[in-house]
Amino acid sequence: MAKRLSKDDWIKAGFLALTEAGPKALKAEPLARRLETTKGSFYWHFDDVPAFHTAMMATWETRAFAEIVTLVDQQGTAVRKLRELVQIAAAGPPEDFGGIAAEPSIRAWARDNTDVARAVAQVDTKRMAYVQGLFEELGLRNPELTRVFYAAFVGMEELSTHDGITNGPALGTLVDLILALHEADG
Amino acid sequence: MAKRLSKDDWIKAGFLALTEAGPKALKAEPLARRLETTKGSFYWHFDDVPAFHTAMMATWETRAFAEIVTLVDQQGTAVRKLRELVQIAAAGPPEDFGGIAAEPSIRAWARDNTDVARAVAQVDTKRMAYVQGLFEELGLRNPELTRVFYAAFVGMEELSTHDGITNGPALGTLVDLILALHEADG
DNA sequence: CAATACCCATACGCTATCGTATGGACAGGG
DNA sequence: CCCTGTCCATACGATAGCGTATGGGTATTG
Repeated sequence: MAKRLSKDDWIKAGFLALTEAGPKALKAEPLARRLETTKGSFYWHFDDVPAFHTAMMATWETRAFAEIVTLVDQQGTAVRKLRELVQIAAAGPPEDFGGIAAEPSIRAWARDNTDVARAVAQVDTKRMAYVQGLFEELGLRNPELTRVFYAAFVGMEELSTHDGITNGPALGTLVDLILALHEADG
Repeated sequence: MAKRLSKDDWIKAGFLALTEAGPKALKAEPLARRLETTKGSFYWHFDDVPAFHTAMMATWETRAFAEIVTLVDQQGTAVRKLRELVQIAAAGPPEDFGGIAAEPSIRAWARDNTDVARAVAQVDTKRMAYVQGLFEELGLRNPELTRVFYAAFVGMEELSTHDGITNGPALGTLVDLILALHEADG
């Protein structure tokens, strides 16, 4: 017999399935096939499919904000924090959580699941508030800049899953553009 | 009895369903319920569900590039073209085709349908090439700028479907940023 | 005012997934 | 060694959607 599975094994497999096959793969029996087990295991660990989805979202919400902020805030200056943030953003989550394709897949999932949509909206809000804070430290007061910056990040995640291009250079260019503004205005 | 339906009626309903309920709504019977008819009509107009999907994508591909370029190219200078492009982008497609939420929904759909993914990739490539052309007219040679600009657009479409904010101002700020670069460098 | 082409309704068998129920496998503690 | 708790396999009825087949309406044309 294969090894026993934990709740986290199912959740991790969920993110992989999500990035590889889309939200339609997030069901008990398809997931069980992936893990080479049966849905008996699934329904042992989770009450039902919505409960599994909720567990996935809870996992993502902390990974997607708290963990990143902890890392970024170890840098001293706002400029260094911004550079660090862009580094982390360009890399994306670990491969076994879906890698760079994870977030676009979650956003896709949000389109047919209201709970996911709410979670994504919350993460977006918190992230933009954080970026806004960094920009204010730099003396950049135009709030549209935050939207430009964050939207560019979101868009690049999406694009790179189609064209395979890494986003480091483009994100770097964007930061340069903004920091130039900082030196000029601020 | 209600009126007879055309192929285009089904396609239009498809885009509405896609934006409101996600890709899972793009099936014969759920769509028929929306249109208050039966799948008899669906299978009259389309061979099967994949054929319907193909028809939807064909419609989108021309709307998403050729029609826009035609409009934009009526402007005289590259700067005016860029401003016009941003205007059109901020507005999005007509409401009965899903409005501003249409494209994010299509991108979401692309995650569990290979054909859609290919179509999206093609549209992205063509659009970026067009923007690249505009930027070159402006003497901006850094190709990363194209990715920054287009990614910001893609990201804002996604964001505005969650927070409801209109993208005109932020896109305007971005163009200002880039045109400032143009005056400095170019 | 037929006749024909066009469009839709309904019923059928098929498949996938759901959630439940029940029992088996296996490990550790008494 | 057996007993209890943990985890998985399997079988079941229920539901939703697929694509087909067939027949009934409605419009258009001669």
